[in-house]
Amino acid sequence: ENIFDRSRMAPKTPIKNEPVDLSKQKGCTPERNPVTPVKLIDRPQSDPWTPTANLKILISAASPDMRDREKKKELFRPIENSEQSDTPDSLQYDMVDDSTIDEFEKQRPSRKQKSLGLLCQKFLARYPTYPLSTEKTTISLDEVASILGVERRRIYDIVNVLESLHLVSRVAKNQYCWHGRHNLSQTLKMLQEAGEQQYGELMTFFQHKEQDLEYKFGERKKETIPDTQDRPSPDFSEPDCTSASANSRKDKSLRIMSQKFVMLFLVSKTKIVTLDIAAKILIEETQDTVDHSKFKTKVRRLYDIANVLTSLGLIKKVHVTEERGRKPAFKWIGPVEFPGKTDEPRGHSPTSDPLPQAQRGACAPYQICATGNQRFTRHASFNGAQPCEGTRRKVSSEPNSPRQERQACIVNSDKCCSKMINLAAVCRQKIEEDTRNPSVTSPLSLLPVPGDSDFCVNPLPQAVFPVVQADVPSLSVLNGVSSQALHPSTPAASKTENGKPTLLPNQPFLCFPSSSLFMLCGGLQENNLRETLPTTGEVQNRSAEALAAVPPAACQKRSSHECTSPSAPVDDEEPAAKKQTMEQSDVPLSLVVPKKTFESPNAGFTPGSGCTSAVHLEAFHLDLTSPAAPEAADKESTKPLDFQEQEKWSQIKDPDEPSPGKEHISKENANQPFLPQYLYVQPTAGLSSFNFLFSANQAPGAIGLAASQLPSLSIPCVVVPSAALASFPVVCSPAVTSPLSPVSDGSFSAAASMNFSMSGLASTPPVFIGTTAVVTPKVPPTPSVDPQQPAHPTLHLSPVLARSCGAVKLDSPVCMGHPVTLLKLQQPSSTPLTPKSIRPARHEAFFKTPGSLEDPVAWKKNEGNQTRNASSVQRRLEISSTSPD
DNA sequence: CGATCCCGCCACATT
DNA sequence: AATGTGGCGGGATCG
Repeated sequence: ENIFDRSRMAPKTPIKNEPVDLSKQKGCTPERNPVTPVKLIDRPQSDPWTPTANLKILISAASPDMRDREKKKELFRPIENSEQSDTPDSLQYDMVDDSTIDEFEKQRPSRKQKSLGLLCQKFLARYPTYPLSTEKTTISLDEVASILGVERRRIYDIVNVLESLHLVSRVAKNQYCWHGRHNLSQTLKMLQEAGEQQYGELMTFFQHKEQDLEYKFGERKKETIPDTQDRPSPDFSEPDCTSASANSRKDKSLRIMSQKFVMLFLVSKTKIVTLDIAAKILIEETQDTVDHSKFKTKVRRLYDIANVLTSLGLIKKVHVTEERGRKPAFKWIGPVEFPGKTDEPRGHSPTSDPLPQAQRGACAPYQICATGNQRFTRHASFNGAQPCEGTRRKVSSEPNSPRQERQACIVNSDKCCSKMINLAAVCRQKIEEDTRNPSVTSPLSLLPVPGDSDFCVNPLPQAVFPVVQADVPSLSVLNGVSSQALHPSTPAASKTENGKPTLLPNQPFLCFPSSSLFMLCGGLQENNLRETLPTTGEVQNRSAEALAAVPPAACQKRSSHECTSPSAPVDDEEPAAKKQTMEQSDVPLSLVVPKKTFESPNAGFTPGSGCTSAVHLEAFHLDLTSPAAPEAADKESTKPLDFQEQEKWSQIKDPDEPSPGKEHISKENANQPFLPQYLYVQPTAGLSSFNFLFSANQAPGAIGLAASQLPSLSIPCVVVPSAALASFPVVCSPAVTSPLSPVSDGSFSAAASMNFSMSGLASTPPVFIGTTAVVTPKVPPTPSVDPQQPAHPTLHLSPVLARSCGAVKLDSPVCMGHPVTLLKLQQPSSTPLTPKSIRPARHEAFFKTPGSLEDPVAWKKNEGNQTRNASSVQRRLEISSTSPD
């Protein structure tokens, strides 16, 4: 060991340490009296007493590390000093002796030398990376602390992180067992799996990887998610987890945070996670207001964790440049592939799922991570067998201590709610930020159209999402069929007469409060649609299904029993959603992947487990409903959904409101020629972030934006992402010149312009949800749509869509209704919505980068520079602008 | 000046 | 009550 230590130690810079001591003396004791702090003394002394004390002493003498120790107050002791003198590094000593303060100070160890990362390296150096199975290495915290010359507190920081990765396990008070990295791979694998469930979607969003998105979306999620944070704590309400009672400190524990942090990396395609995003995601509790202080604290903790992980060689610090500037981030440099390879990108079949069902059900899948298990060896913890057990302390003591319970609870809660919460929180934050800081542009935030302002985002807190309206065509796409005017009036949608959809001239965007749900009906003409798209009832249906986005709330509901979320109430109200959700629950962000959407609906549902992973899917589900299908409604009705939004609906709907039935329209309905007209926006709940809008058929008159002149704005589908989703942009209809006056309800403001920039994440290309099945086309260049342009001749389709579609070939039947299609527009033109931009700016504005909320002007300026910061998005924009739209 | 993050108070848990 | 843990955030340093 000595050797070992030495080697490790050697690297350190001993010199500085010494000085430190001196300095301290100086500062502390003018007189130099060796004041021996009580505590301090103890330790040092203790060392000697320990069996290995002598050894340690020797080592210390030899190695610089010891010096470090000395730094501590403890060090002051004369003895140590003597030791130091012994050490080769004497140079400084001399200096010290001389007593030049200055020198001392200079020498005084810099902060870096005392860094947690360095300390961790020293710590790790003491133990074999891959200990022989036979040998059991126990770690005494006190001993290590004294040896390394740090307070025990610091050791806890290190050990907690190591424990989260199962490199060590707590055996008893003050005693840990060193396992080394033998199990690291498995642990990481587990974390990856858990991470996929918990954060897959999120990360996807954040990272903007399109592929990822699809990929991830494709995965099914098992459960629904509860929701959200809206209500702050209700989440714990679940009986199962009596969490409420207990989650106390542990929830926040560094251990759990560490696991989650690692999960983010493992789930991330880029393997790069920025601190701020990680912090936001990890701040589960917070919902709406992620207060700054909390965020700061979280970041601090992440630094602590990151330092340890860095020492382990698992991550390294990097910087990512985003629109807003350079942000600190960490890149995973550890193993990525794990033998067992659990993660499948796409369809995770339930069976494949690593976690045993049992666990899920009971404790939830995430437990692992969650938590408390760390004390056990990783195996144990991960195995379903004992999912919840073991809290650390408990090990020795009773199994049922409250703590354990807590953890379990926590875990569940995590599963259930965390995702949603996180997303929501993140989104909200972003939004808030954006809103607050004009300068900052948040991708998500939308700008309200002048007229619309009401509806629009104004309220920061709520995330408002801009909605893009699709042109009629787009609608058609979605709907696939012409719609009859089922519900003619969808507030938002404007409809045109059957004949032609008129574009709304100005419609800009629609902004919805994140929380609300909306349905829009657009009147699309069948003709148009059909023309445009091949219509197939089936297609539609499919699409509808696919689309069926289940609002988070809905999801929650299902699982609600488990995870009760505030949003829960939703069930009642909307049958449709529910139903769909039920059916399609699987579909994750449905948008993306068609594949499974339908199939395994249930998977998520298991009541018990419901909460777990479902989140993503549900969150994103979109429902299509066609007004026409009452039947469906009925069915749906059986399952009432309550939406908070209902209210909104009512408001919104009023004009024409599609009856719920319409909304509900399910696939079946889809068959009908009509398209659902509604938009579903879901908001709130945990996910608050995602909102979807679909337009279904709309009766021409129904929605008409009468007020606005926008004739037909149908909104095909709109997806509104919540913050999380921010990345997805939505579709847009052609630009409308005139801003719409708010639509009747106001729920929509019907802004004319369609674009909106959803891109939450800058990089991510906007997604379109289109009718097409999965289309992820990248349309190259579509010129962005001009929001402002007066009517686009293109009326029906928003340019974007059209193009995109075209590119994609939306035409194909697939496009029509099918499953949800998300189109990611890469270059799309989604325009950012800043209000201003909308108006004036034409091309320029087009897509704003997320950050671009700033005022348009700034934006423009940027354009010039685009290259500079230019997030990809911006660039795209430019390109698009050039394009002939 | 923002990014880092050391340091140690002090609340809570365990013994 | 003593001791072990570890959340937390002030504020020092670094870059």
